[in-house]
Amino acid sequence: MPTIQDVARRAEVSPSTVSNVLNDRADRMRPETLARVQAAIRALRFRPSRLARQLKTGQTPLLGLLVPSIANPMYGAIAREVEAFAQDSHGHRVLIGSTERDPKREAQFIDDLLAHGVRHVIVISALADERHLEAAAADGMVVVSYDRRAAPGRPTGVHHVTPDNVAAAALATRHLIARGHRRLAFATMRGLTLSRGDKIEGFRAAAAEAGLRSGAHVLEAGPASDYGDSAIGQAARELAQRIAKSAQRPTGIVAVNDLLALELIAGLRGAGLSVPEDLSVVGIDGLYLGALGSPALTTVRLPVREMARAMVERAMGSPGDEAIDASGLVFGDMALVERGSVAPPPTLRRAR
Amino acid sequence: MPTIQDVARRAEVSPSTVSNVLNDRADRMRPETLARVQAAIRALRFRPSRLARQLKTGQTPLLGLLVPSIANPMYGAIAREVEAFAQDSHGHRVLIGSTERDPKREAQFIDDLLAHGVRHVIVISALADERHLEAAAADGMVVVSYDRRAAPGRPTGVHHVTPDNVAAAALATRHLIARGHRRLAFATMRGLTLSRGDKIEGFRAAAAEAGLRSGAHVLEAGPASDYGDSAIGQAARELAQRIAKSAQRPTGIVAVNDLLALELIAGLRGAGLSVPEDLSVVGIDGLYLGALGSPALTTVRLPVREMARAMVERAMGSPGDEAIDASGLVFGDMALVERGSVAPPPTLRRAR
DNA sequence: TTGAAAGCGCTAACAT
DNA sequence: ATGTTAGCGCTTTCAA
Repeated sequence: MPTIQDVARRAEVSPSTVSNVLNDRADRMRPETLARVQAAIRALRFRPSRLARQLKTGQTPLLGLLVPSIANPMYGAIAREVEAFAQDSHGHRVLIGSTERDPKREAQFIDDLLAHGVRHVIVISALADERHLEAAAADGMVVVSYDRRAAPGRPTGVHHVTPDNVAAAALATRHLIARGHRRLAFATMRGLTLSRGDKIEGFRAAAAEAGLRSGAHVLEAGPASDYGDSAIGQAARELAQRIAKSAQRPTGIVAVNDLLALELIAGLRGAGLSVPEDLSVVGIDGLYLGALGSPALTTVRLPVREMARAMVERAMGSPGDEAIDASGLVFGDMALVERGSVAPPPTLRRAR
Repeated sequence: MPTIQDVARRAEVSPSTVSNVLNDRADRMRPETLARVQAAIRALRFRPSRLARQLKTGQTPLLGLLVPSIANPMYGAIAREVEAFAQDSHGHRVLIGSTERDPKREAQFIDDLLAHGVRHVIVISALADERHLEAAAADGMVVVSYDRRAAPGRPTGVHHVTPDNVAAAALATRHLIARGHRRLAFATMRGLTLSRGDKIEGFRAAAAEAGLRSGAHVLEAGPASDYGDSAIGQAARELAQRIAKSAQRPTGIVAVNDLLALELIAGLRGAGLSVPEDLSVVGIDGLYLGALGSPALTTVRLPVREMARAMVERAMGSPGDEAIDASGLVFGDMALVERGSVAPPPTLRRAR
């Protein structure tokens, strides 16, 4: 690979002049000089080494993206938007890391980013504790954390971008209620994301609003922690069994996310129950894939693109940028996507 | 961030000694010196800058991964395995790029990798032409191309790792035939991956083997080129319509991949046909998500992990490594996963 | 066993 | 308008 020196020699100028050309400072040189340099660059197929540039400027045009698993379609969808926006609007490439929900891998990733000189990172963490993120922020990283609220009061240097999970779950719940459901359940995995708490809150609030306090239960399954995506299937089957056998079976179920909703529908079918005839299921996420199943999944679509854009914007800010520092951004703009997994409860339909 | 100089000063040694510690050359120093240096490293929370190291060594512990779209679950699955293996076995992080099937984005990505000093890349390309990859290989990159066969004869410096697509499609086709199907179709998108041709070949060969030459058709839909993932849905609907309306409707369908299979089942349902009662569908890929739908998708599972591992291994070789140079690796180890989308054709069932 | 010094490819004062 | 120079943080001969 040719260097800036090679170009300078060939164009019979100094390296600084070449550097000026590279950095859009062509105004301070004669057009013919510019032409000579450009010709040399093309002739040698010279490509400035970002490495060297970075060492000098301390800036790497790289954005770290930490996800629990890139094989999970929701994170894939987010990654796609993040990548497109980082690239198109900021010229940054994305360094991705799947943690498989392992705290060690997560810490290791942040460490590596620091060592690589990456100063911008978007984190979708499975960890309750954010101190490792605060530490990274203290080390000069701009950290954006997804799907959790900013801790009130105490500024931490970590930005927060999240959907309004309370609203999302409430929207899903109200939809079931509007269709006539009175016995509701919220299905979730144990120890999943933190946002689970907010979703439960939204579920309960919407139920209470309709006077269904006693008919709204939260169902949890799965390992206490540390699970892969296959654990979702197992948990869903367990939940489905429990639901099928329960005395006062719920007729409307809100699932913590689309993947669980899809698995739940499959599990329920395995238990002899069909959706939406015997019971209705609503997901949260708005995955494209939810439309494919039978029934197609009714769900709450989160504003993925908007959130991704906001995360990149914040991540690109300077460290310690007080204007937006430690800001919490909550996206409430979500829509219920009606597909096929919700119908009136059996009791109502028989009454007709 | 502290530098190696800071550490040297604090430990009262020279930078070279610190460097020796960092590079596992502790043997050539007194234990107490080692201890002092290590103490200083810890005290300052020193992390050597890979940037600086790279500039010196010319090596970046980064692996480029180019995919059509990271939001596509098949590529997500591959990315997961590639990332895990690159990290755990080679200490390389993954720089990911979605091209959205745009040749410009693809070229741009390769360019950026070069500029970043990345010398290893795995490419899942949508482009028929591999000359841009050969050019990159000529520039010193180790390029591994997925899902296409090595061009015979002419060595190009580009490695090839691919499933045996002929075998995969043949396996799917034979499964339908074994279940009694006699009118078959292969459903695909126009201008999708190159491997499509191999799959069609496998489909035709298996049909011919069973004497079904006249009952085996290839059905194509979709835009000629340049489409996003949403185009798959549209194409599937079009295919489903065509299938539903055809005079001699096929009873067994092999889809070019799981996503199309899933969409096709949904589209067929929309056209009033149910799977597997009216017709059977087999996918190719083995996506975890295929198990969720109703019916669960019967499919040919590709050895994703093994292929990912092979790609990383090859990508990590030195440029021009003749031992494996321009090698083509074809994975024939695949299995039919029977789920619920295949049944005997209606004619046979009625006969019982 | 340790240190001094040169240099990887580039940028940015500061000359000229 | 262009060139000289001094690093960025590290590795690596070569010396001591």
